[in-house]
Amino acid sequence: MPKSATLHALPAAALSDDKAIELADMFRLLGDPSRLRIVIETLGGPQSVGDIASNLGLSPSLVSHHLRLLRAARLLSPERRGKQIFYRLHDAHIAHVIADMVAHVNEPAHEEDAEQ
Amino acid sequence: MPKSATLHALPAAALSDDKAIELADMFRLLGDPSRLRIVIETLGGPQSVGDIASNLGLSPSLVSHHLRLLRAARLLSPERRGKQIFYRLHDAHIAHVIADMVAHVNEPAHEEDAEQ
DNA sequence: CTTACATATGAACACCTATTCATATGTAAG
DNA sequence: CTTACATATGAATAGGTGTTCATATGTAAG
Repeated sequence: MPKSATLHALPAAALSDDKAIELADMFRLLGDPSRLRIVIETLGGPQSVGDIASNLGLSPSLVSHHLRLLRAARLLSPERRGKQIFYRLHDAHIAHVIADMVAHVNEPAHEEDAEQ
Repeated sequence: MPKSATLHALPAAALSDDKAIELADMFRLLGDPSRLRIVIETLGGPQSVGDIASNLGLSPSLVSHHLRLLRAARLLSPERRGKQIFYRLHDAHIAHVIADMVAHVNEPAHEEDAEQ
């Protein structure tokens, strides 16, 4: 099982229901603007909870709630430094996922059917 | 602006709020198991609404509802063939996104902190 | 024009979730 | 031990959403 993510990693057929749910859970976590911005904040390197909160204009409480979900899903991992706790990307896959989606969003949009 | 999606496509800093919301919308669409399975179904090639519904064990009505959202977000695009309508991936970015996330989910999970 | 099939649409409802507020835990310093 | 700061947790609530059912639109054939 290669670690590199290519198209060949997909069976072409459907995934099992369990895998689909597990996958969907990951996407759902990135599907919230606040959480997505938190993850994007960590792309440049580890960030403390307080820094994330002030940089994004969110309450520390809200950031902490979101971080708990991102931690449980192994999207971010915590690292203690004195009183503060820094969060960083758990692995590089997430960065790739986001980069691909950014590329998709930045596409010219062939003016087929917009959002009704 | 290169079309290839690399890590360098990201400004390292935060994205604008609008972009973040637009991005999150995409992820949110893939965050539902039914919708994700629909998208995955189209990875092997164009699929008719009826085929998707029967293959996934979903009602045609539900599939159609989901397809409307996937269409509006330009994740899938429709193509009429007689009475049926086939849906296919709008571009390859989505396939990459899914492949990357599959790779992430298939990672060994370094047993740090599980889901509480 | 009918009939039959494929897909789409609209309303209604049950469920989930993001956010806020108050409070608790943990950590370092005086 | 107290104080101050950083982060986490729990409950409550408002808003969003996936699903179902009924119905409509569109398309091809008889």
